[in-house]
Amino acid sequence: MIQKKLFHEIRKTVKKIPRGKVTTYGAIAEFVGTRDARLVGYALWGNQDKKIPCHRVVKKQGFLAEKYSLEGWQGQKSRLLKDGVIFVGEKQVDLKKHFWQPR
DNA sequence: AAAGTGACGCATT
DNA sequence: TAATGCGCCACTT
Repeated sequence: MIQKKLFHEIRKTVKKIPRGKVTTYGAIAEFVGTRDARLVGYALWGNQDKKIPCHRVVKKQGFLAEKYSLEGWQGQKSRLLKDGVIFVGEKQVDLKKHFWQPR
């Protein structure tokens, strides 16, 4: 159901996030050509495409999306830990070690 | 067809 | 320091 360019770019970009890395909504938004970070989250929301590792997308300070669908930040955290991502606190990842620049 | 809604981020008040 | 506004896209009602 992907046809709109921005959504396509967003999802395609998220799919490319390597295991053990995370990126931010803002970074992706900027990468696809918009300042609207909400668009990034919205592109993933309701789709939950298994090909898309949405759990590797966090807020700019490394915090997980509080409105993450279904499992919430806890489920997201589990998957990140499985990826080898180091956490700082309950819902914040170590961005300086795992940040991935969209490309 | 128009307005409302939605996983954020940054600037301004 | 906290609160609010704008940014600006696609989708739903």
